[in-house]
Amino acid sequence: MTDISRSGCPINLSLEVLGDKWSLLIIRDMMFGNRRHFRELLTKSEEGISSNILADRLKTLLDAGIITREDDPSHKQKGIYSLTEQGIELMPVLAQMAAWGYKYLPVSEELGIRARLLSEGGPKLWAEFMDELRESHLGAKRRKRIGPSVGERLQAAYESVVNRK
Amino acid sequence: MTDISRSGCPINLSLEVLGDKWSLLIIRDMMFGNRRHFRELLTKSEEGISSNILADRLKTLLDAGIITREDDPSHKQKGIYSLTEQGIELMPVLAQMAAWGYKYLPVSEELGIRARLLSEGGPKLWAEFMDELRESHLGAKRRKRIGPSVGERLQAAYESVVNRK
DNA sequence: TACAACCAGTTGCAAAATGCAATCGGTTGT
DNA sequence: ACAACCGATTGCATTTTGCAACTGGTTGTA
Repeated sequence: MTDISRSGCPINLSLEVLGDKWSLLIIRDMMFGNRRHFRELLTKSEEGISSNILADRLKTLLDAGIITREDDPSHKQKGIYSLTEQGIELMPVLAQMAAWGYKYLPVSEELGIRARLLSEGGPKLWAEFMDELRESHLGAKRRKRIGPSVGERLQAAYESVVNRK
Repeated sequence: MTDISRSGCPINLSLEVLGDKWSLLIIRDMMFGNRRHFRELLTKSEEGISSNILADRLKTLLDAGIITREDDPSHKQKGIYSLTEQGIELMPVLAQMAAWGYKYLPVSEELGIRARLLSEGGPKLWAEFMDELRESHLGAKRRKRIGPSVGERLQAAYESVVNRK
């Protein structure tokens, strides 16, 4: 734990926590893939993270206050990882990064559809999705909504592309 | 050059290019600090990057099409690095990351002021700043503007905090 | 024209981070 | 009783990073 920072710049400080190839992917999976257990994060991600790296990053994210861990009452060994408000507010960062990647990198059609919808929806859609995350990760109450949630719409769009191919 | 990607996810692909502790800092310095030469990036950054890492990252960013390099006509050895349109469009990613860091991390007052102004200004201010970057990095023409540029305003705010302390 | 300062990198090497596969002690369902 | 599953941990090889010295060349000044 060497927490001497290189500078007090907000971008630098953010990168000292999140500046590696895995941390934001873990947050992405928790956010958009609804992965909440170690095993889910380990096996159900596209990229195939190693278990030691996953364990290490979860520890870092816990220390940084971006996620929390609580025991799963249904299974004595399972832990449930949740995003904190701080973690949920990384959504716009991921959305911007996804929009940029979608525009300039060789994104696959099925994995790009979410980025496209999120980008087209803009900050208003992001706020709606963040509210849903507050409900599922923080247990916050939400006013009744009409129709499918943003999360459901993104998932449905993804599956629709997969099934079409 | 191993360019086999772990997945076609836009966030993953972005992280494969930018997911380290230095790349986005270099872009930050080019964008907000107007650093355009190797030596400026090496010595005038807060964090103190090593010359070999800087050389390596500049190569990667060139390959990725995020920056370009051209010879400086005033000095046979100097190169001028510029952001491409693709690089300029990383502005919102940096702005969101800065806003998040400003809110949740121990940001110093003088280095946080830019993040605050940028966050308060929102997408409209970002677009204005990106237009200025197109002018200074791509040589694009801009319609006449009234008063100081966004870059100048950010710089003035920074200096005002430094002088006050 | 000598020379110091500056220029963009490169090199060698030690230390740290990453990636992989096997494994651990424990829990759960059959 | 036992196989499958659980969240990690361990050992080890490979890769990346960080540091300092250095290279070959250019520029400004005396």
